[in-house]
This record gives sequence, C-alpha cells and structure tokens, in this order.
Amino acid sequence: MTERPQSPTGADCRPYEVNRAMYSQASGLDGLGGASLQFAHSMLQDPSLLFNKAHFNGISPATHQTFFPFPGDFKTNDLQGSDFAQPKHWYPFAAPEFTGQVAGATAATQPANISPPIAETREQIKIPAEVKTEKDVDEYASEENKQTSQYNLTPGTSSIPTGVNYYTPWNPSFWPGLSHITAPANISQAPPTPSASSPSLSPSPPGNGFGSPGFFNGGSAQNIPSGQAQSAARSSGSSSGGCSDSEEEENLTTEDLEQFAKELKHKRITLGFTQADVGLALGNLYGKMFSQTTICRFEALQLSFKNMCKLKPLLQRWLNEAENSENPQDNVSHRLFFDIFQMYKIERVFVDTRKRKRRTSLEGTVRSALESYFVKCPKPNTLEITHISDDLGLERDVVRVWFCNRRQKGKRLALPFDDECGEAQYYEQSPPPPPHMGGTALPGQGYPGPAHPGGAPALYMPSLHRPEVFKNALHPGLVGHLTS
DNA sequence: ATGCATGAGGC
DNA sequence: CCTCATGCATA
Repeated sequence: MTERPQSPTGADCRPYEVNRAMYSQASGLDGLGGASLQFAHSMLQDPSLLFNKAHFNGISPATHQTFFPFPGDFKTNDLQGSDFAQPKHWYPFAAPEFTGQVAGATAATQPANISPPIAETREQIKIPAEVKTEKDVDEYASEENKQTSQYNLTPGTSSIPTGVNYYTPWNPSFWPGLSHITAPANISQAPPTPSASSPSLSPSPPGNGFGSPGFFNGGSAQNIPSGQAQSAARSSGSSSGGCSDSEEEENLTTEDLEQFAKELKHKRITLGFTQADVGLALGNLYGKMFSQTTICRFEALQLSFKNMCKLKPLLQRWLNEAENSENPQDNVSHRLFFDIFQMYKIERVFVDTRKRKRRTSLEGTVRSALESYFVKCPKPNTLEITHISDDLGLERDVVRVWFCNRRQKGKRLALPFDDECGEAQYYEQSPPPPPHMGGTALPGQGYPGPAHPGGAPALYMPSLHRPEVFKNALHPGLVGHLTS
C-alpha cells in the first residue's frame, strides 16, 4: 500500500505526451516563434543543446521573446502583438530546486511588472488528458501528505491544477533576467534597476557588480562536442588511474584532486558562484551539465577517484574561464541561460514527477538497524534482503537500494593510499570479517594517490553510534528486534 | 550536504 | 543483481 512498486507504464507516458502536445500547439500558434520554439523545445529535451555556444550566440534578444509564448500560451489567446507587451504567463510552474539550490536565489524583490502569472496560468493550464493516471498519483500523494507539502507535484493529484500550484513560491528571482533581456521592444521593459541587475539573481557575487563572470564567456569557450566529455568516463574504465581521454590526460593524484577541489571551492565562492552555477556552466562549456550534487561531491571529494579525474579537467577549465572573463555581458548570457534552463527544468519536473519513486524516508531506528545489518553483511543476498526488509517492514527494493548506496558510500570514503597500485583495497571498517555471509572485500573505487596532507578523511566512521543497535545487529539470525 | 533513486553497463 | 555515475528531494 504504501509502496509504489513501480509506476504503471501506460500512465507514465501521459505527462510526456501532454507536454509535447502543449508545445506543438504553441508553435503552431503564431508564426511568431516557430523556429525559436523549436529551438527551445529541443533544448528542453536535450539540455545539452543549450550549451553550445553556437546556439547561444544565435539567440538575440528579439528571438528570445519568442520563447514566452510557449508553454503558457498553448491556450490560445494572447500573442497578438500587443499582448505581448505584457508579461506572459508562459511559465506555469515554478521550478523548485532552482530556487533553492541553484543560484542561491534569494527571493527578493519582485519586479513589479512581472506579476506572478501563476494564478492566471493556473486556469489556463488544463491538462487535457486530465491525467487520469491519478490513481497512482494519488497514492503517492496520500501517503506523502504527512510532511510533503511541497511534494505534491503530481500533475493531476488533486485534480486540479494539474500540478501547478504545488510549487509554492513563485520565485521572482528566476525572472529578473527576463525583464532585461527579453524585451527589446515589447515589454515595457521593466527598468530593471540597473543595479537591479538582479538583486536576486543569484550568482551575482556579493560584492561584485556583475555577477557572472565566465558563465558564458563569449568567445573563449570552445565547445566540446558534447558527447565526448562523458562518453569517456565510463568506458575508459579499467585501470586505476585511468582518467584518460579527453584532452587532459593528466595523471592525477589524490593530492592533486584534493588541492584542486579546495581551490575550486574557494574560487568559486569568491567569484560568487554556487555549486549549481558551476554545474550549469559546465554544460555550457562541455555540453554536459552537472547538478549541484555532483559539484558538491566533487568539492568534498566524495566521488570515486576515477570520477574525480574525469571531472577535474572540466572544472579546471571552467575555473579558468570564470576567472578571466569578467565582462558584464556574461551577465546577460547568464541570465538568458538561466531562463532557458528554467524551461528545461520545468519540463523535467513535469515529466519526472510521475516517474520517480518518491523518496523514502527511513526513520532513524530503521537506519540504524540497516547499518547494523550492513556491518554484519555488507552485501546481503536476495534472501537476506528479503529477510531484512521483512524484519524492518520495508520494501525489498528499498532495502536493496539502501545497501547499494551504503556500499557505494563506503567506497567513496575509502581513502587515499599512496601508491598507484591502484585500487585501494581496504574496505572501510569491516572489523571482523563476517565469515559467513557474502564476502566482504569489495574492490573499491577508492583513491590511489599519495595520502593527503592535511586532513583527509581517511577513515570511515562506522556510523554505529548506538550500542543497542549493535547488539541487535549481532543476532546471527539477522533478525533482531531492532525497533523494540 | 546528503539520503534515496534511477539507469547504463557488466556479469 | 551489482557497480557506478548522477541527480532529485530533503533535512
């Protein structure tokens, strides 16, 4: 009941279709932005497109506006030249994380001229199909209601608003850029206070007038054929230090990485960028963007060595770019980018909304219990998993995933050893090698390289803080009464 | 900053 | 089913 084993396939597709429909319709509407719409649309589907300079440069402010008429207008009306002068409500949903994470956007003042279209939008947006997949959706929601106020992102959940209002806050900070860029002619141009360059537009560095150097540096960035950057990562595999490919074939050591990570973080902050900014910027430079999470992990050295090696050159380059270009113009680009990215996000939200399983939140007790089990057996087999899930009253899959993640985490923390023998073979704690259950020695994706100078987290902390739990965990039968 | 999830490759 | 790289959603 509580679980959503899997999403019903048929239903899943709906959202997609709906969206597509919306877009196409929009493009048909006016002749106004057919091309642009397509452009936008493509990007929405493949964000990487956004990051090619070529594309970007091609967008002129004028063109830009053509974006507006897209999602929101699928309704019909507007778009007549004059209407255009007003803030369009093409933006039905607010992208949540963007607000919170990306640019550290602090919702600030809201350009008066852009009144949050939300309300209107709401009405306009009627999801045609009425998303009947609600059944499922509801289930999701139902259980979630507890604390997931903002989680009701499901289109159709409550029948209404097609999932429009869930994302609470309409965050003005997304749009400040719009007022500037967009309106060459139409929008009465919110005289964005010049300085207002975006009070809220986050990436703006605190003390820096313009905030986004290097975000889109106009010329310097060479664009790398998007696939490359990433393709390499995975396939390269094998040998330890193998962070080959791409252009930078450096043989990085843990130290290098550590140092770079530090440098990156420092400079990044100095320049006024958020982790999310960097992730997006990478997209611009390489056609492959990364999330705040990844950047964060990189800085915290929480990625596998190999992964770090792969990303380092990219970040290095971004850093260079960012340090150099400091022209105001970048600001514009930046904002523009943000806007576009927004759309991308929007669609994603819309779409993903139905697909991704809700995030299970395990209680502390349960976590401890799992931890205990993990100590005993980091790699339980199917049967054991079943057993555990049973015992803890969890979905099997949740348990499985938990172990997967736990193992992964363990490996990440593996520390730097010196010597490139490559793989650090120690596997975190595992004190007494559990004789029975699965093997315990896992290969590991730890770091090779020389140990770090200052403080590296070499050790992994057993995360078991409670003796009691421990006790329970010790039950050979795997079934201890943890919760009681 | 991190927990849980997803998906592509591998066996 | 696992490992890995990643990311959404959260605390």
